[in-house]
Amino acid sequence: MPRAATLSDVAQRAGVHQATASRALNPASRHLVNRATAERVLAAARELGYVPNAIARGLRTSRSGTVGVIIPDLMNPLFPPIVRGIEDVLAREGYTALLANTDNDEQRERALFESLVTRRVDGFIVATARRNHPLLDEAARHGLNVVLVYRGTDRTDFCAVTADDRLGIALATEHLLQIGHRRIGHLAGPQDLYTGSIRANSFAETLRSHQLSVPPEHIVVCDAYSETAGVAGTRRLLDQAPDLTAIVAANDLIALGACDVLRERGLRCPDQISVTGFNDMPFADKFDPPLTTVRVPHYDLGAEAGRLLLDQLTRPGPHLTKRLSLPPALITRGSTAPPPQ
Amino acid sequence: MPRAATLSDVAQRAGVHQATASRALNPASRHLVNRATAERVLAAARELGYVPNAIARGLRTSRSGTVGVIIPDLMNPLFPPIVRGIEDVLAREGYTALLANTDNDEQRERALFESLVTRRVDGFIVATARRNHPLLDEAARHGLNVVLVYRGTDRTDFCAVTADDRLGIALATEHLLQIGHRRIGHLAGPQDLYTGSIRANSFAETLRSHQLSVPPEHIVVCDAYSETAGVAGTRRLLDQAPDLTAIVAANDLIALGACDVLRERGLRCPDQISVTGFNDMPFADKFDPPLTTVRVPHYDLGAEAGRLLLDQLTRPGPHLTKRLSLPPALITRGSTAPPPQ
DNA sequence: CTTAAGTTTGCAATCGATTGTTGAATCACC
DNA sequence: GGTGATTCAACAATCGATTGCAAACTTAAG
Repeated sequence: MPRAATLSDVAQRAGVHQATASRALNPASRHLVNRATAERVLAAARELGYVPNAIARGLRTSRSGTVGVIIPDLMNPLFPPIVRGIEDVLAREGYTALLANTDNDEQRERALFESLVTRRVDGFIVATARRNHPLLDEAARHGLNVVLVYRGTDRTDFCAVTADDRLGIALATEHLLQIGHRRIGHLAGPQDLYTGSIRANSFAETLRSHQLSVPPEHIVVCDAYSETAGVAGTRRLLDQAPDLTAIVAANDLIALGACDVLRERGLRCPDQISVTGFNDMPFADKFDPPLTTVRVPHYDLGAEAGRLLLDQLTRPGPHLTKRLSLPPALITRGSTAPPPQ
Repeated sequence: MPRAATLSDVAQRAGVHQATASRALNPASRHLVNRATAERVLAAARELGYVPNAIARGLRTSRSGTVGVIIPDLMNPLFPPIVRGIEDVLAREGYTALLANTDNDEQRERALFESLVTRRVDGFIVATARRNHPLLDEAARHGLNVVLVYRGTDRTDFCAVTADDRLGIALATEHLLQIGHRRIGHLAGPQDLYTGSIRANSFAETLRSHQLSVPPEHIVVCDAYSETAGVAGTRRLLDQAPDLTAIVAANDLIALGACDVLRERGLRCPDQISVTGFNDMPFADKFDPPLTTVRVPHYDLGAEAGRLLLDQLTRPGPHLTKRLSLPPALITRGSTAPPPQ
């Protein structure tokens, strides 16, 4: 197996200096070399099957052409579309994403972050933000390029692309109000997450704006955005507020957990209790019952985050911290119905 | 913003030559340097917040510490677990995965492959294999490290980790036979894929081994492993064989498409027609009806593929081409029942 | 005190590209 | 033919690590 051809192999074959070969091969600097020469170089490269070495280039230019993407867990159905959105946009500009799953473990996140810094990624797209996040503070101090996606922070000096969670929960809650519910509970997400806190706030606000009180026992905070956390939360919620006719869950997985508990307690959904989710995860329409939920344009969230980061990377100098919010939409399905009687 | 500390910054601060610093920092060569000196170097590195530059190291060692992972589409729920399995194993050894989504497009695949070669990945894990696959032939010719996952090829000289698809379909088919079905159809996957062809073969074999004939109109080949392809295939199947009492689908998405068509035609599943899937995709238990399917250990498939590749990368010289097959399991749920009457 | 073996460290080349600077060649024009 | 402008290509430094080899030093044995 002959080792891969290098730039000077190409130069040699074309009878030029490697500097000339380099300029000929790079479209941006090709105009610096004679047309005929350039073509000779291109031909030589083709004949040798030359593949440029991104590592060598990266060392010289100190740009790796890679981006670190930090998510909690790829197996959470929420994230694949976001990741695809990011990758599609980045790939178009020749960038590659390096994926890191933190599993919500701070240790792990630190280690992965370090490994991405070692690899000299040109920037980060972060979907694991907590409302305040030491690692992000550190990244900001070091002047790294960071774009937040899906989850925001309390700091407002990061570029971010999020869904309008406030509007989303308002849509779900008003839908329930409109079909006649008055005793509505909320299964909130973790309150150290922006999404968890903003959704809970929006839920309460919406009720109040309809002159309804929000008794504390109608809100239960779940430990995580997971089905099992949803199960635990729902048990607690139903124990302390058995007369609810509807539940607004902070996301689809929690809603799924709620449905499990309803089934376990012999409560029919939506006949006796309605449930709404959030995210419109893939196949939410296939569930039993099909889940009424709030659709979030995950792919676009990712794509826009990618674009924002590319912007930072290609435009030199300091940049505005853009904060983009994308609109959600209520998807009405079978898990909501007017209250009994 | 001071630029990041380099190895010679560390060396300078510790009062040693950068070669010494390099050896002190690398656990594998630390024994070559005096204990006290090594500690001075470590301390200096810590104080400066030194982060090694993987790009420079990669250039020198011609190993990037990255692996290309080629999949059709991350949004297909089948692949996230595989990818996580791969990543978890690789990360433990300091490797990073570069993900590429081909969308089953040969052009795209070629471009992505090239970009991974440019980045000098140390090896490939490929989940997009077709039964014969020019790109893979080429990779083999160039002596690249390749491990196949989930889908095999006709060539048997690649390392591969697959599920025992033959057994899986046999389990599903025998389950239907056992509960009394005799007129069973098969919605096959694309026949240029190993999975598609082996599953179809296994279906027919299983019936024949029970002395049942397999009329050609009982088998329809779908264009893709997707819900829409499943819809189209099912329409065709039911048109040409209206008396079926059960359908073995080549995967869950096709099965989902089948359920759609049954609903559309007013056929109740499982009362009138039973359906089985393949993969046990996430939330298949939540569907309406809950899907009887064949569980494949996707995460382990990925993890084992990662291990196999690491083996190739760390063990020098030529290696055996191991082919690993993992056992599937039948998961009986609500989409199968004895035939009517 | 000499010699040999064993430790520890420094020197310098190297990986494969990019790019600022210099120098040669070409050309036009007076 | 001389001058200046312009085009093109070569030279050589550089990015930040790793590593074979040589040199210096320590230690032990004779």
